[in-house]
Amino acid sequence: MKVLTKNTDYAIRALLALAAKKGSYMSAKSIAIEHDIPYQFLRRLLQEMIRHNLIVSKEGVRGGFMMQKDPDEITVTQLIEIFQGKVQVSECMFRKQICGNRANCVLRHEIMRIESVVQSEFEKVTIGKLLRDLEAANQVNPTAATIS
Amino acid sequence: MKVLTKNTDYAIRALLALAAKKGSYMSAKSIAIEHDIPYQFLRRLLQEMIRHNLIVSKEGVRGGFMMQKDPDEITVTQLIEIFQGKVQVSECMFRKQICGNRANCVLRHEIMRIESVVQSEFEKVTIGKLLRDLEAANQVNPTAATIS
DNA sequence: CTTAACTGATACTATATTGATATCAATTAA
DNA sequence: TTAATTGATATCAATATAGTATCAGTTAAG
Ligand code: FES
Ligand code: FES
Repeated sequence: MKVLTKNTDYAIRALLALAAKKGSYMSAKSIAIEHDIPYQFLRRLLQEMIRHNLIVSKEGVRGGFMMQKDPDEITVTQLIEIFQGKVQVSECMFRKQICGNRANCVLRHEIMRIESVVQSEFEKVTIGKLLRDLEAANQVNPTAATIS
Repeated sequence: MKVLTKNTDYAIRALLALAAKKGSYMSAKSIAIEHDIPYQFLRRLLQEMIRHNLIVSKEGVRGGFMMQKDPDEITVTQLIEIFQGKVQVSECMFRKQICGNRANCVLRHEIMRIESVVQSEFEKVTIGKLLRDLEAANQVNPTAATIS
């Protein structure tokens, strides 16, 4: 069971790159090269993130993408929802005859409880937090390349 | 993002049926009909569960499947691992140049922390617990069919 | 005012995973 | 002997994931 798929993974990397270059535009090409992300694939992900107002773009020469939303406001939960759909454990595990009373179904409650736990765990992880963690790690271990 | 796939879902239902009929054999056919599970699909799941010593089978007329392992010892985490592979958030999100020190990588730590939270949440849910919850619900709401 | 570096939009292909079905041999209770 | 069953596989269909290609439109810079 793989929780994060490539698109979410790539989106996180791209956002970290943009967050590090906050205020200036960065082309899809340079992000792709820097983070080993398939170029055309990345471009689609970036456009999707524009639609969700996470980033903005500028067309033409010296154009590119720039952070729009505060990195501390972008959670992994949001990114999962954008690229993999809403986190849900199971639609409805048992057929109606068994769970006559869907609203009060204990099984359903159990499922929903887990759903909210999973969601809230991923909500704790923001792009801002990841970036700070990364920068701290690079100070401790300066031989590693920086993200920008 | 769908956490439980059909095979895990069906396996849970089948185990609940067998747990309720503890001590006697139940055919794949009757489980399939009772729980609206595609018959041949279910048979493969049952065989997989035999291989993992969760259940046992008896061949021939009046044969079938019977609970082997204590239902309280069967967790949803185990079933996810059997049918969907081990829960893992992300193999390794960033390339080596960035995470020069893989063992101490903060991002990796974050990922592993979430992995263990997800796993432990599903570990709290056992077949035994689900069955008791279900029986309790049916007492409160006796118009619903029983699981057995 | 032309050109090259860009994004916007979308169509397409390949591969893997998930979900489901089919077949036939072996076993066994009646 | 027969019908109800499991064991073991093979096959297929649908969907999701991953990646590629193309072309039109925009714009900074020479
Ligand atoms: S599991 Fe679906 S209503 Fe109870
Ligand atoms: S994310 Fe892979 S080692 Fe840090």
